[in-house]
Amino acid sequence: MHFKIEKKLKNGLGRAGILQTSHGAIHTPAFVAVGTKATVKSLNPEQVRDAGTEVVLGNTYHLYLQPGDEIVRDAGGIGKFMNWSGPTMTDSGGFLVFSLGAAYGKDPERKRASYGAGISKVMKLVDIPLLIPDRFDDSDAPRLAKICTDGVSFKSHLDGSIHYITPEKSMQIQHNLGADIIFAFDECTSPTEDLRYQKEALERTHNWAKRSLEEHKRLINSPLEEYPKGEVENSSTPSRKRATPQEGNNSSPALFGIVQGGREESLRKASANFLKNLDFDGFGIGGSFAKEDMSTAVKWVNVILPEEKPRHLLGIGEPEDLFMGIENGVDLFDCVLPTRLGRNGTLYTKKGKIIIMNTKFRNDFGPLDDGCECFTCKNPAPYGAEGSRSGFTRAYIAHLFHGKEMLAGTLASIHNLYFIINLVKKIRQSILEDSFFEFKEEFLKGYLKSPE
RNA sequence: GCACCGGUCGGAUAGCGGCUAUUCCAGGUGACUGUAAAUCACCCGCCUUCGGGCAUCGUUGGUUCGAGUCCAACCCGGUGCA
Repeated sequence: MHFKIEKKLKNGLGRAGILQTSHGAIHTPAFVAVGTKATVKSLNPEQVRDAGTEVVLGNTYHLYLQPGDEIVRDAGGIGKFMNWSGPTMTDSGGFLVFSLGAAYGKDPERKRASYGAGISKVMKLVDIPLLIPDRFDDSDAPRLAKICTDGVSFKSHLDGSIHYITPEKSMQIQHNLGADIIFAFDECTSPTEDLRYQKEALERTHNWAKRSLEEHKRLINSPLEEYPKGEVENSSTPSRKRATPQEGNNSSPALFGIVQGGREESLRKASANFLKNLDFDGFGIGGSFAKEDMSTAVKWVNVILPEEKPRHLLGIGEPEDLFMGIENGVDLFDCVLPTRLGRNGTLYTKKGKIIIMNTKFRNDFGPLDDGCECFTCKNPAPYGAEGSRSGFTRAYIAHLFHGKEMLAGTLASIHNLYFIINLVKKIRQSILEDSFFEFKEEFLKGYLKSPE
């Protein structure tokens, strides 16, 4: 992996660059499509590519459970397995510590558990002061992840089996999955945790970062490690090959360390200072934020992190967050929102998000977003009917959602993914053209007022 | 005409004398940020100061402390026999 900065923002930490991987270039800042289980939900690779995607992110824990990282390895790595020829990344599984641990059953809307407060990746600031003074005692709350010094034990949501993931294990799995960029195993904490806990967790994350790095180097230097017990190669499986990350090339994956530290300035800065001295190829910025905390946290960290290495803001992706992150020196973003919102019927437009199932769209024969160039909004007539490049209408998409048709989620995901990826591309272009701040102001002016 | 069965929210249902009439669908409004999510929450008779208040099980009477539930008559629908 090689990262080159092409242009820097004059008043800010932002930059445009190129991240070269053995599966192609990523033009940064870039939005990474999330494909947790080696698929960008509801889209085939061609649709993912046509939406402008350059890189796809899979999830270590999910793929480890199903179909198993060794199957992915034997398939030739995640890219080959899912028939995606471009660059790939895998998350370490650290986020699952959060979503299956502290946040388990505490979604304010989902109310899976009868107690607890709403915790999500991006929280409402108003909730936090309520939570921190007396952190609710939920030590006996049901959760699928339990954290120890050495690693995290997960209870599989698929079959209830228990799995113990350590930094070493995460690295082994990720090397088997064979993505171009992989992440150190970390603990994503909830902003509702108190300072004492954040400190503890950060120490763990730092310790795990070092161990991830060591194991990563060991795996690079000893790629011919024997199979684990019970996996002895025999004559019935003669063609079974040992992992080389992404068949057809011998390059090792790049490893990114992850900065944590919650909303605490001292911890965030300590984390960046600790990690910058380690031999990582790039950095992730993790954690669950209050929206208002995000820009300060990103700024604190990116001032410290080495300029020449790429930074990935994990799991963030609303338009206003993208502007904020890029302005403050973030090169990569990934987020489930474009596809999840799409599948759930919320669509991005230049004037804000719309809920396509609302009554008013049932007879709205305009495009999802005026002037949008995505397949959904501007698909050519399939049989070449002269002059008919009409695109799908809001009324039609609304109809598909009301009718629970599979195509609904696909067309909506294509549009949303295109919208976000294209937005980041336009932001990148604005950096190259010295018009970032003008573009940001113009876009947000239109976007943040409520849509018609 | 006689006999039997049935009438519960827009549709379909549960209800076998006792707390707030159940559930599913349809409809409405939201939520979603390194995906336990093609998911979830709330509303869906009327009023409301969002605490709740008032109605309501085809209609009208009756029995009962208490009726969607039991009884009678009537109205509607279905089936059978004339």
